[in-house]
Amino acid sequence: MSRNTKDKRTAAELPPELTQARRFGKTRTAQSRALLEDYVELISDLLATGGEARPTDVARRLGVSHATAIKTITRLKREGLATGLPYRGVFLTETGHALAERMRTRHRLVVNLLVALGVPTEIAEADAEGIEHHVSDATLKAFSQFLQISASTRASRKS
Amino acid sequence: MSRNTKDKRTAAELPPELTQARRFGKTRTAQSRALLEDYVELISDLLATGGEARPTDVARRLGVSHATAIKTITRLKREGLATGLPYRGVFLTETGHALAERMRTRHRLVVNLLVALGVPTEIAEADAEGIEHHVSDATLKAFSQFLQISASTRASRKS
DNA sequence: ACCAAATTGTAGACAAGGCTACATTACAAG
DNA sequence: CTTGTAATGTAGCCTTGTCTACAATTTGGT
Ligand SMILES: [Mn+2]
Ligand SMILES: [Mn+2]
Ligand SMILES: [Mn+2]
Ligand SMILES: [Mn+2]
Repeated sequence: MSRNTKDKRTAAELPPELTQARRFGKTRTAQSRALLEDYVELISDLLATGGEARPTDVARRLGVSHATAIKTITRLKREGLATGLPYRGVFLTETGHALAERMRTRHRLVVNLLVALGVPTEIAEADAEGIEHHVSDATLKAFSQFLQISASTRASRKS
Repeated sequence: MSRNTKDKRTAAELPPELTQARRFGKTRTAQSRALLEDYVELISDLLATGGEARPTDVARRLGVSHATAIKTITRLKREGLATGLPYRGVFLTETGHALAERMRTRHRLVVNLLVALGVPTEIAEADAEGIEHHVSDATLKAFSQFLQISASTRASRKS
């Protein structure tokens, strides 16, 4: 029990199969969070624009049945991301709101990057809806730096 | 029945909620294909390097139990992507092989793009494992063009 | 105040993807 | 050729995410 109590070794020295397994595991986790993230972002959107988020609207925007939406919203509540009383619409908790903000930023950054690389807006928007859930903070930062640089390059070329 | 038999109208003129619903739907589809894509790519890998793809190896590389791997492999067979007899390892059909090649290309391109944007390799590799399944052909092309351009830019700067 | 329509909720089914525990088969060492 | 071990397969359970069908509630128009 003396060595490796925590095992903080990073990829390089580990068996390659373990590294790969870890990557796949991360992807599975991201997968399972993705749906919640989309719901929260969407609810936040509805709340911001219309002042309320009704399950029906959520369902229509997501393209699922209202029963499905309600069930997932129940899960949101169970996981402490949303609140709301029966027949009274959905609201976000502090955590939910924070997550929504994070997702909104991600979403926009991913779309902007794709567009900057020449992807048509509509396609960028569609791809981003999936990609956003798999972009780590490090990658997100890289995106944002690239966007800044390419913006300033464009600016300086104008002179 | 005269109008809109096929409804080929593209996003612009459609109700925005429908557009959004369509995007989410695409993402859901991609999600459900993602696992098969990873399996097929991995099997192809094992086949290429070791000559055989045993369920146990697949399981270990993916970080799931062998029972899970076997079940998913059954699904691969059911969907015409893989073959193989009991106790005899897994092989890929023509379609399976083609999909594996497509995924390998995607995977590499996504990793290369991320690295080109300054993401550390290990993180790029991890993120790509999720992103690759949500990158449309149009976006993929944009990635590859960006990589070409940035490569040639680097080359010409050397002169 | 009433009623019809919209919204919300509930029930029950199904497939996918994960797990553990147990059963079977193959293989290699002796 | 026996036998122990590794690999493979099977069974049964759980959760998530989807649906349809039906029930209950709320709400807006008269
Ligand atoms: Mn999304
Ligand atoms: Mn989004
Ligand atoms: Mn992958
Ligand atoms: Mn991959």
